[in-house]
Amino acid sequence: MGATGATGGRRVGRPRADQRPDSGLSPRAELLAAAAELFTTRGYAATTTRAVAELAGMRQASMYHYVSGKEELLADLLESTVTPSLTCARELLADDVTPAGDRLWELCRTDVELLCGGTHNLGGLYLLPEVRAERFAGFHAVRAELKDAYRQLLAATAAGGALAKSELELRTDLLFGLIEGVILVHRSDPERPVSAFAEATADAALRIAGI
Amino acid sequence: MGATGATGGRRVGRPRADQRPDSGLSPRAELLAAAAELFTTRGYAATTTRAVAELAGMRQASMYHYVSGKEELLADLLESTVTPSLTCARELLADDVTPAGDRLWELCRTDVELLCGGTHNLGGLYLLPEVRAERFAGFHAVRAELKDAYRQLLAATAAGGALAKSELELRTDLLFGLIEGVILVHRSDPERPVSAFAEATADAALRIAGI
DNA sequence: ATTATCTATAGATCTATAGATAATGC
DNA sequence: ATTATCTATAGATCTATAGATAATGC
Repeated sequence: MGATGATGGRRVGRPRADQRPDSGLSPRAELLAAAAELFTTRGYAATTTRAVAELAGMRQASMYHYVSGKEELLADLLESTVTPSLTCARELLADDVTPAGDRLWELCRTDVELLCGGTHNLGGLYLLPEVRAERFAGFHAVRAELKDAYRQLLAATAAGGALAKSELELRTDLLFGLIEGVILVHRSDPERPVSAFAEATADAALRIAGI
Repeated sequence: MGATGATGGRRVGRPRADQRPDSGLSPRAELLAAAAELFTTRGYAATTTRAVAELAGMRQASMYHYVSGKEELLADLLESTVTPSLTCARELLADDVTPAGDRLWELCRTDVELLCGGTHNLGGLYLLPEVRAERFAGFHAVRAELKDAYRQLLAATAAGGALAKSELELRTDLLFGLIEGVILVHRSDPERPVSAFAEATADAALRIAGI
């Protein structure tokens, strides 16, 4: 227990005006969850600090006790969305027994699962126009590393090894584009079962790769 | 000349406060161009009516002489972006001499050219979260028709004809996802020459289709 | 005493309307 | 007279801070 407030015991500080059953999350996590829902559905700029705070169960001003504003929430969410994919990519790059094609397939499948899984369409955050801002350089760096892992795995396959450098770049872009494109597919039909879709996308990715 | 004000002749009405060389566009077209640039770079919600109007060369209030507000501008832009693709799709569906695979390839290529061509990344409008609103049902209808054209062309190929209905839907989604995904690829590298990229994407699309 | 929350609000927007003005057209 | 624009602004936000309050902890 402690900082997370996991147990229902009375907490220090003035009680919230809007009493609700304990979510089990820390206030910051409640804010992040609320921001995730609102940013993905309504967009970042259209979401007010009031909307985030009240969905999280507190008043607008109380939010500032935990975060400096909306930007910080988006930055946090973005990084937390790519990080698991990158972890997976690093493990697959380190694996030197499984054939490269199989590892690439697995990276694609996992990435699609992560982009489309979860309660909210977190992958949808990638699509927000605000994300291009300098402020989110951290996210872009992590994402670039992920894309490079795709490139390396592709280059390690027989088909990829035969490509000229510029051809390899183009294939990588198409491959990465297909994977990120699933965010759009998922958005237009969120009910589709994710596992089968992730496998089908990984199959398609290898066909693009020329394997 | 006339409504477009194409010639530089003096026009009726109070002169604009900010004098500029004649753009050759009608005021409404100037507003649409300004909105396209701002919506695609900063996002819809983050763009103010003032920003649109001043980029178009007029004062904020003058905009209301031509449009009812931002929504109308976005609705117009969205429809004008899909319409050319749909025109192309209809022509290809009507063509009963060219093999279906070739027509599908051509649809993919043209669509990518249209999504990535043009001055601003107009395809980027598809990514705006606001676009899902009921207000833009017209756009969604046109886009659904376009997707259906992909499905029909795919079904008409030898590979597509062999697929069960649910398999065909899945392939169509992946195909359409790849094409719309190029918006993301284009956004992350807008300098890439479009023609070669469009052909490479069309090749990749046929590989996904299983042709 | 410490803490988490609250209420209240100043200052900065942003939208959309009202009414004035500076051109051309007749 | 008609038109396209302008200036001015009311009303509605929205953000971020200041200061009050209601809990627990010691």
